[in-house]
Formats: sequence, C-alpha cells, structure tokens
Amino acid sequence: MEKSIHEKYIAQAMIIKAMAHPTRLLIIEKLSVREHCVCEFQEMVGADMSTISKHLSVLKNAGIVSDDKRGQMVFYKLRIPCILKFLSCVETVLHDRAKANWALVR
Amino acid sequence: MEKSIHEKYIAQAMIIKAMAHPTRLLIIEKLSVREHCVCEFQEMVGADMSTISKHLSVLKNAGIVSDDKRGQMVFYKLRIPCILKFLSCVETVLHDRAKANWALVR
DNA sequence: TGGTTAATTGGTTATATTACCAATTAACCA
DNA sequence: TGGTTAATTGGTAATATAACCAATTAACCA
Repeated sequence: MEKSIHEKYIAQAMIIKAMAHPTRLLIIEKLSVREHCVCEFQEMVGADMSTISKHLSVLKNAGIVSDDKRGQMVFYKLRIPCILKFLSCVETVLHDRAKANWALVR
Repeated sequence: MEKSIHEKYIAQAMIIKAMAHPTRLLIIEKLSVREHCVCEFQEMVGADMSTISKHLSVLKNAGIVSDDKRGQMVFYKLRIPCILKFLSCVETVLHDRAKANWALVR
C-alpha cells in the first residue's frame, strides 16, 4: 500500500479505536446530552476513578472530547456531535443482524 | 451500571472495534465502491492472504460485510452503507485536530 | 498550615489482538 | 486423477489494551 494512504487509515483507526470500548461509548452518549465531571462517570460505571480518567484521556487524545478544569473538578464535553449519527448507524447493524438471526430460527 | 444498558454498549463496541484497524478501514472504503475478492485486497495491502482473510472474517462476524463464493473466489460486499457517513465524521475530527495544532504553532 | 476531595500518573498483571507460517479445504482444468 | 489457485483455519510469538492499587498533584477550606 502507498505510504501516505496507509497513514490516512492509521489516523482514522486511531479515532475509531478510541470509541471502541463499552465504557467510552457510555461516556460519549452521556456527553452528547451535557458536560460531566469525572466523578459522575465513576458513579455511573462503578470502576476505579483512575480507570475512568484513563478512558477520558484516550477520548481527549483522539480529539473526541475536551476538558475544562473548574475548581477541583474537571468537566468533559463532546467536541464532535456527528459521532452520534454514527452510533445510530451501529444500531442499524445490530438491528439487521438480529433480524437475520430471527429469519434463521424460523 | 445496569446490566441491560451495559450489554448495549458491549454490542456497540463490538461493531466499532471491528472497524478499528487500518486494513479493515481500507477494506470498508474499497467495498463502498464495489465488491472485491480476497486476492484483490492482498494485492492492495501486501500482507499475507491469511491475514486479509482474518480481517474479512472480523468484518463479517460484526455484520458489516457479507460474502459470496463464486467459483474459487470469495467476493465480499458492504452491507451497511451508513458506515461511510461516519468515516466523513472521523475526517472532521482529524481536520479539527490539525487546525487546533496549527493554531498552537502560530 | 493541615486535612479533604477530585483527578491524574506510574506500575503491574491479565487478557486481547495481530501478524506470519504451515496445513487444510474447495474449485477448477489439463 | 493430479496439479494449481483461492481461501480458510490452527498455532505461535510479539505487541497492545485495560483493570486495579498506590502515589502524586492541585484546589479548596477550616
């Protein structure tokens, strides 16, 4: 493969890989409604705060979220709203697959 | 996190993880134009055919592509066209990030 | 200042992913 | 049938990811 083309796919994959985790998808969906601090996600998910913090830094490095420190708390918000449209596309995949499985059963 | 909600994010993550690799993104983009056999991808990418075959099976298991054996060759095609819109959203992220970096440099 | 809370960073371990090689399966044709 | 090509499957080794605990940083207030 030509190198510059390959670089493009590596860059795209980095963004998509940043989304490819259940906890990070929850974070993205919650941030699509409003900004949240790290401690709120810790409550929702129930993992160690360091784990949540690392997930958020993956999203931040990818450019998907931005952070804003106010007092002791750090608030994160979604930078890229179009990502939500994609999640509805993913739902289409899941729906189609469920339908195909159902057709097999019948 | 409530279990049924968690299951939803796990299912979504599985689909997205299937896209999260440079070679598989190339495959998706090429398949958005027309169907291709495994051997064509091998030429484009330059990896072992078994590697390509495994990438295709990841995409197939996720429900993103379907396969069709004709003679000795297996042709793959894209099942979910909306995935392309997402890739343009990913390009937005990359573009925004490049712009932000540029602003820092100036 | 000293204590408390929110968040991040470093270290370690367990698990997952990926690439290649070798072997196998399936279709084709001379 | 025997040989060739296309593709898949199994095995192994290298690398990446993710979770937790411990330690650190930073802001706040009594």
